[in-house]
Amino acid sequence: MAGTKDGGGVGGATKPVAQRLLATATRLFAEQGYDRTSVQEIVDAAGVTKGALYHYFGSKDDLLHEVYGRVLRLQQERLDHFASSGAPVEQRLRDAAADVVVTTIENLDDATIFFRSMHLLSPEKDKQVRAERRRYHERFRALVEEGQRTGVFAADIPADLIVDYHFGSVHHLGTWYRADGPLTPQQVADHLAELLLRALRP
Amino acid sequence: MAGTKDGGGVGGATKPVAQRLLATATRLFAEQGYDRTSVQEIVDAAGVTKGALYHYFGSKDDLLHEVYGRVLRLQQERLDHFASSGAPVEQRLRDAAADVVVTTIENLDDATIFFRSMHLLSPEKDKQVRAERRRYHERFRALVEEGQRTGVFAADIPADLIVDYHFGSVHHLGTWYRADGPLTPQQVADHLAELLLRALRP
Amino acid sequence: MAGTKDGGGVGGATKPVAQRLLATATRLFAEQGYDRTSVQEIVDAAGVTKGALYHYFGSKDDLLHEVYGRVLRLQQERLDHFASSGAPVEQRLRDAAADVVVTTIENLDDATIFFRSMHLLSPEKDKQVRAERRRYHERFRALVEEGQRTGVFAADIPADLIVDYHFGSVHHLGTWYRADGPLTPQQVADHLAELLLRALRP
Amino acid sequence: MAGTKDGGGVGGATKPVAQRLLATATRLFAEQGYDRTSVQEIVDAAGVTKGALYHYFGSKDDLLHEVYGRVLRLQQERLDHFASSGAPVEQRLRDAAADVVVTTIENLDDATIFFRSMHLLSPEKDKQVRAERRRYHERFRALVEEGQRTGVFAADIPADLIVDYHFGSVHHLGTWYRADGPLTPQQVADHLAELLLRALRP
DNA sequence: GATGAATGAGAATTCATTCAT
DNA sequence: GATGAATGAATTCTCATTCAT
Repeated sequence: MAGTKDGGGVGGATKPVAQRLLATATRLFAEQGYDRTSVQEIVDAAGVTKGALYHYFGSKDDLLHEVYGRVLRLQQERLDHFASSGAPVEQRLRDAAADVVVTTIENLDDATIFFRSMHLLSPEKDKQVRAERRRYHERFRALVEEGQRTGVFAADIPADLIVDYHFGSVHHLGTWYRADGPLTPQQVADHLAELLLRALRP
Repeated sequence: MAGTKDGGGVGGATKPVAQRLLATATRLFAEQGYDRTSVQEIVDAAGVTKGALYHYFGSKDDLLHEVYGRVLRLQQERLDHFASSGAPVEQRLRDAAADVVVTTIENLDDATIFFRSMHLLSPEKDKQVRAERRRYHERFRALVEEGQRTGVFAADIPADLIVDYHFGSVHHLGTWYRADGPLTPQQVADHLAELLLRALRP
Repeated sequence: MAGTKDGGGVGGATKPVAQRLLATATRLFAEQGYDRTSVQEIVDAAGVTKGALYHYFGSKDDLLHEVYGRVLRLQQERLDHFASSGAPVEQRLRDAAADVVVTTIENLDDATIFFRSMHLLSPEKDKQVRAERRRYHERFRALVEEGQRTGVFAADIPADLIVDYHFGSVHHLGTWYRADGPLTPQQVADHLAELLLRALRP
Repeated sequence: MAGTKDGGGVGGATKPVAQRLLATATRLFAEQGYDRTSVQEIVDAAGVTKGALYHYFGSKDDLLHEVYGRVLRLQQERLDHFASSGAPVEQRLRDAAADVVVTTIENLDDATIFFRSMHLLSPEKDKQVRAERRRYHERFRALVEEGQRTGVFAADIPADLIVDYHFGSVHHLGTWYRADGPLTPQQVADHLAELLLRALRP
């Protein structure tokens, strides 16, 4: 009764109302924080009524969960794509590392919410999100380990730590990146990937 | 009338009540998030009444601000210390970079709150905190720039970005570091400082 | 978001709940004073919950503002009516002066609140109410001035003062008038209008 | 235990602290209203601590009661003085009517509180204040009745009503009189007394 | 599908007063 | 005399959610 009802899976043919609600909620959550954003604000900003929101989403928490789902699906897809190209491991890691930066900047609201509000999910949903994040982390770590095993990367630092090292910088983007700043998303991505690769030079 | 009243400046001889309240609030904010922690919970856990809390702190927001003040004062002091030692710049940067990691882990509650809740400060206090963070950032950046100018560090990546790169990993510690994990704070610090220094090798 | 939401404009087809709340609040404000009347008391007496009150009124202050709006609209309408009749100016002034007395007595709760609680309105609403009162005052003064210009009234006392003189006695009604006293509202009105007219005899 | 302890009778040799507290409270009550003025504000503005206030006054209500006592004593004294002069009754009424206007303007804070806050007194003190007001009213009415009996004043309007008529205008002074306006207190007083006397012409 | 009035539990904050020192 | 820390009850207001229409 309180679970996601429809909410609009990424590629679904759902009513634009659900998508508008989710987009509005995402913006407001990023701007004000989840707890500071009332359901009334969301529906007012989306131009619908509360009944409509509760028609599409089982609860406010569901909206947050949708944001997580969207981010996780997107990043996992992209990581899978880059990690399974036939390129040398340095290239695959560089591509994946840079891509997550670009994608994060391009969805900075999602990312801001992602890193700031995970502790606000209901325990059940939190568990689910953690599991998906772990899967993502492990795929990324596998790339690092492959390079370490094959001698392409320095092997004296735990691969887990290296993954968190890079994701720290991704996590942090929402804190400092501004679209009107001096660097394009791609430039930031190239720099950060370069720093990662240099840090891994044997 | 509504500002911080006393709250316990660092070295004061203030009553234990204010300190107990702040310690309790810090723990609860880190565990549950600021907005999810009620004033009632704080005073119950601290064993006092709401009146006592409001005797010492002008508002719930003040408690949060105190946490920020404590973190900022501590980190700035430590950075100033390491940055002004007479050692070569590589050493100074390594020391400062490792120290902030250790200090962050040792005050992980503070740090968790710091990175997660800055957007919840009142605009006025947010402004003040941002100003202090900027000062910290600039001092750290000066170290990087010094090394770049003197040819000790690679100069093809903006110093600002490098600072954010490192602080991303610090920021991220609260997300993954566990006291019962395989690495001591010092080991994490050494690894992260090593990664930074390697990334900066010319 | 915090302004008056509906509250029951004069001639609307609004739900009885809002009207019941306003009537209850008016009574309690007159009996106990605005600050001494809690929102809880109002909703208990009206048989609804706080949520309902805040559904219709943005704040407790809004309720007070509604009382002011109601009084001002009523008195302005009546003054406009009497002042623009074709009668001689003595008659018009006498009619208007007597009518405001009768109307005030018939809405003595409103009037009590009006004169006692204006300083409790929020600055913004206070400003608005003052503007409307000034308009009312000026219309009344115009009657006095017309009589003074045409020699019907004594002209050696400022018209403004005369208006305040009469409204002082209206203002004061709440302090002494009792429905079970010896005089009917109309008798009081006739006496007070007579006193005013006598005072104005040239 | 909660009664007035000392508070400073008018001409006493009490500590200046009590007088400063009362003066400060009077100003704040007039500016903000009794209920909106906190004990903390009063002591802050008076430069003392709460302990001091509760040393001199049994309660916040006592402060209000003191204001009433001061006003009532003063006005009763002055009325007694003017009413018992040997002058003709028209002169005695005119003098008394003008004097209460001047005295009220000169103590406008007291008067503002007087008329606005009587309903906030504790029942016991309210009763006492009402008794003193009645005494005052009756003395004033006696003047009017004397004139009516002796044919100096019109007798077709109840004397009680005439007293309330005049006191309405006094009551109202706090609403409109401004020290920087065009009329001096004495001018206002002369005008209002003149209006009263004219209204009473047979 | 959609509305919006109404709920009820809980939020932060205020404040007159007391009392150990 | 005077302090100011502490109390505890009350205050205004918020909000996710439900449900009759």
